[in-house]
Amino acid sequence: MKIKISDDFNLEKIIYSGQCFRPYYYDGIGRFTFQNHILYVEFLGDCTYDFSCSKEEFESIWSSYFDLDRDYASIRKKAKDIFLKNAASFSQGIRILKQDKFETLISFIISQRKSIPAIRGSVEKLCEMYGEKTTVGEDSFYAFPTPEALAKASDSDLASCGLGYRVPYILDASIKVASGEYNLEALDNLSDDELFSALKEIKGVGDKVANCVMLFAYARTSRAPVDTWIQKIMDTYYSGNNPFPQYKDAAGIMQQYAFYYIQNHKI
DNA sequence: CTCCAGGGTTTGC
DNA sequence: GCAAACCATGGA
Repeated sequence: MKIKISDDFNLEKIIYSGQCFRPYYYDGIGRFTFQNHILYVEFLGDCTYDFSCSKEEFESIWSSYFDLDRDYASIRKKAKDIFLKNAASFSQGIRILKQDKFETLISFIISQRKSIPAIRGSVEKLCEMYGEKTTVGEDSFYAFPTPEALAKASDSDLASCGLGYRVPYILDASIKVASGEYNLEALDNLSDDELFSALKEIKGVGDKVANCVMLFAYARTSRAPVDTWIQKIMDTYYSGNNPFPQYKDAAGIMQQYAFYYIQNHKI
């Protein structure tokens, strides 16, 4: 179905801004997955996009996945200093995806001390090894593994996905969710500070990963994760100070503009 | 070969 | 409380 989107919406920038690891852009078409759903999106010009889904699925899943109710153009213009003005302008088109909570948690535990291509490789191997093969029409893909599937995985099989020392972290997170000790959906009712603390009780989840999960799966846009690249920006352009908290609910979006910008203008 | 990657935990002071 | 050592692995 054709969807008109007048606000910022660039498929390549959304996909390759480092917030997600399974979607990809190929031959002018973006491919996204969410749980057992798959979606292709093509830009047709004139603010019009072809979504390969029904109206019902668009409204129940993809509209919130792409955060389409938020006005990014107005947020982008709130950048105050010259660095963030440049970053926001360069990154125009990025949106913060609201991704599956368990997938985001596991993916960002894996992300520590890995390059983005290496993260993508590990996540894809996990899906092929433990994900349910899902067929939609003539198309098929591997869904991200369920907590139950990962909770009973063996150390050696997980290690074969290139997870290294993170294997016990993945198991701890999966067992906590599969056992019901953690209900990731119910955690959405917590305040930012409470959710932050709850996530950090999982092994391998520190400040940065917790903030990434909050921003990319719980839509807590006031969270601005500080990784090595954001730290370099703070050291280079802000005398070591953090420029993001002042943007309050837009802090995470500004952070994502900065991250995408610096990835493409490495110092 | 060496160095680094969207960090976190453990240890020592 | 903070700083430093340590962690597996793939890619440049």
